[in-house]
Amino acid sequence: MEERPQAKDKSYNPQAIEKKWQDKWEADKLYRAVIDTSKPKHYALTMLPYPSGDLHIGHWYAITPSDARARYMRMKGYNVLFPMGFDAFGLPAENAAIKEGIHPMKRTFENIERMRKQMRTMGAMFDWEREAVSASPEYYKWTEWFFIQLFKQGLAYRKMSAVDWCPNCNTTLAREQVWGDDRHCERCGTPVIKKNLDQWFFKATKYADELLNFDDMDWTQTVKTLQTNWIDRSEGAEVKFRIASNQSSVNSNQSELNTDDWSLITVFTTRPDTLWGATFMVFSPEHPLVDKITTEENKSAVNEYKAQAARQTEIQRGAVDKEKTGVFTGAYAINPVNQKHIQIWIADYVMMSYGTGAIMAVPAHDERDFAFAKKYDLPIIEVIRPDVETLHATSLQAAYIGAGEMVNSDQFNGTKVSTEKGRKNPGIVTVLDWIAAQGIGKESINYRYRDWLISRQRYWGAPIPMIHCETHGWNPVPEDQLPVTLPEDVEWRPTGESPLKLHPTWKNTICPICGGPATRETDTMDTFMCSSWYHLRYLSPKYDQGPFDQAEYDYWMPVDTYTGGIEHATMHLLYTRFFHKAMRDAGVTKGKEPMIQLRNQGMVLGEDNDKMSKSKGNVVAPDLLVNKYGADSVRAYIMFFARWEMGAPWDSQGIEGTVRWIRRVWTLFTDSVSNGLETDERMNASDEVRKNLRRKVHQTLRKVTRNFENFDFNTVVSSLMELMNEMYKAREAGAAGTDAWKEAQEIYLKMMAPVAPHISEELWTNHLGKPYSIHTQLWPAVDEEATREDSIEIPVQVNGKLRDKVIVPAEASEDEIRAAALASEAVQKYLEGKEPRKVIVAKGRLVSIVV
RNA sequence: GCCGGAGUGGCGGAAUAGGCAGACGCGCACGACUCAAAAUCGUGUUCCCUACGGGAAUGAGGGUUCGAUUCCCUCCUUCGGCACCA
Repeated sequence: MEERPQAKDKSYNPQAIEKKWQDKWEADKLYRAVIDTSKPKHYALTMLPYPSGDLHIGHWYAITPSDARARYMRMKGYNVLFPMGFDAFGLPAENAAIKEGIHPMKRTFENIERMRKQMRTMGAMFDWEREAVSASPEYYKWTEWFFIQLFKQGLAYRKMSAVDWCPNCNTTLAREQVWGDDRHCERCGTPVIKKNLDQWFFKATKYADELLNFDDMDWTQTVKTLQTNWIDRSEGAEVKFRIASNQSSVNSNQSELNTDDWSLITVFTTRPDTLWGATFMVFSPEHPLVDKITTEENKSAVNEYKAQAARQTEIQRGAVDKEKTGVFTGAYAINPVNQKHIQIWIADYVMMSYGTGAIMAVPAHDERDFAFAKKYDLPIIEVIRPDVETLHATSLQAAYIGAGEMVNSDQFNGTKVSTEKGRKNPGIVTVLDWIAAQGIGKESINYRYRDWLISRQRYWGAPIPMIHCETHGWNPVPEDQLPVTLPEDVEWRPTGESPLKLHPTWKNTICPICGGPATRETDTMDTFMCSSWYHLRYLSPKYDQGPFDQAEYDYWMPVDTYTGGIEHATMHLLYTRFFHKAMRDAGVTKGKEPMIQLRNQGMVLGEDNDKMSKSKGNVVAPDLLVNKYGADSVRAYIMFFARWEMGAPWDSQGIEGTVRWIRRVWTLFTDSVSNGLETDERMNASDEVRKNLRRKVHQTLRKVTRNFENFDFNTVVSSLMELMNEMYKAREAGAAGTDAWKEAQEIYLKMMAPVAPHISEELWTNHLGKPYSIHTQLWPAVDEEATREDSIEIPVQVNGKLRDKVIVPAEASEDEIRAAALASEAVQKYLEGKEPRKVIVAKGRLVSIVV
């Protein structure tokens, strides 16, 4: 056996113990994860941090319970991979460069080194040999490679459009990165503006339906809901309306669907059953057809309205209770179901960004259309009549959106309409099938979800590996020329253009098709591209024949347990799912999903119940806590003080509780009496004491096991505290030194090991003299026989009120329990001599007597 | 407005499957040790009452049940997401 690192120490000195074991574990490669087909694998992953420079308490809160769970799984016999790395590209490093002139590369790698050191104090089971850093060329070579694969799959495209721009970060943002009512930048909080730019997008919408499917995924309900809402699928129909303006050569053949003909305008509706009630049409002011259809006499009014709409911000325009406004274009459309001519208006309540940018307005059955029709005195035709006839009279006061039957709808009169959406609604399905047969329209699904805007006008990111040639357009950099490396000699200027564009030579290259002069793409990639595949780079971070070693992939993937904050619900967690599916179709990845199980931790707030921030002065520095109390106590408190998924405000006094627990465990194990080394009058435990101790130990083991399975870290710790209290009592009763005591000590340390890895190793190896290391021990098995109670206390209720407790043998029959309950004096008192009407015996739990 | 989470002592929180509400800890109070304090150890600690004893209580109100923190309905508060989404 190996030499034990240090002689026993009487007093608890966490700083010495923790450093000693961290060094030994590292020297022994105790946490090295290598393929071992003899064991089931478990890939435990926690979201990688951005190297901001200092580890804060939020990192501890996210990482150490995940580490404890990974350690538990290891003891359960799994071959566990628990890697760590850094999401190292991003704006803060570049902004610091602008401000202080320090190169982002230098700063980032210094920060990483600093954070690595701090992370080592956690005593986590990271396999550092698998560390991945997204800003290193060995990593971003493959980020670029993945871009090219997406391009080859037809999933990367360039488009000119009005995109969100953060004026503070000086870059575009994806839709997911614009948050809140004021539409601010997710990173810096600045309200975004719109800019028309030519940008790279990934066709994430192609996977919209697949991304809505969470079958067999053990993800938190919240994230599933957020993603579902974000994608927001809505079922309906596209319907073609012919424009009846005399300016166009109207083809009178109604059944012909000619998509190139601008005189046919498509609208999206979720209510095709209300087509007969469409009494006018509304275009978004930005709709490209507006200029073509507007008649001469309406031109000036329309142009003025368009200009006014353009001046408004998206927020002003989106204000829900704003009064509806609009102007008539002078043009008419023909309702395809009844050939009626209906007016075409423009109004800012119709958005160009949703559906087709034009709607059929059914004022009788849509609140917005109703308000608009009332204001401009447009016709309102009822086409859904409520089943209850009395409601009929109200139909002119407000739009009716409830169930009923179709009226004023020709052959469909009398068709039932429910409040269900899509094909589940009998009215909708009937009309859908009919319009499809008539060639008027077709079933259609609309999504709120948008393609992923990937271009960033910044330096510190992975270059987009594309080359533009005057004659051959955009082509990827040949794969054998990857990586396209970032030049180091760039100037930091917040110009709104990528610093790469301002570099004198970097962008000049040759066209991969013709060899002629060409230019590189100077924008870089959204850093979420880097984090969409980092779980794959961990598999083989030094591998240079591909993004990952296939053998490692086949053994470790998919990720079994993924943990992280909920703030990434519609960003990283959606991007990485899209990425996996796109790469699966490219033959790179396998399986339906990259991450099987997802758990989200909550947030640690400041003691003032506010979000922690430097400006509020309420931040908690984990380094200071570790220095003061030791990592084990900090870990234990992190797991103990809140429900992990909920989070809670920090309480600097509360930590004293787990500090005391750790110290009392130390005392319990290092006291000579505890080890049975001293003869003492207390060492004379009765059979009963020993039996009771074993019972409590195995009951606790059962509970702690379940708690680890369920990520209930707070009750893991509280159960261990409870058992410790029992062990102190058992020692008082003379249990020390008995077999039951020795078993209790062993099981106790094994249960404690995932929470407090250092002290449990020290006590296990040096005080109990057990073989190193406790972290390679197997999780103990519950002795069910030992957990069984001899006698049980049964509460007795009379008319639902607790009146007494009776003690009966555990194996007592229902009749015996009933008899014991009725024999109770207190119970008799409340019966007042009356015969009970009913006596319910819940076996082993409770007796309920009804008088 | 729509969708989702959460409401339990002074505080964080606990409660397999509908069965003793408040485990565990913080804080507080009292006691032991001490010249004293800290630390440590012990005891107590939901609220109300004429306190041996009884009553109320898990956001509010109703329902199902012998029995509800747990299941159902209505509502309130709060946090998060979405929102003139057609």
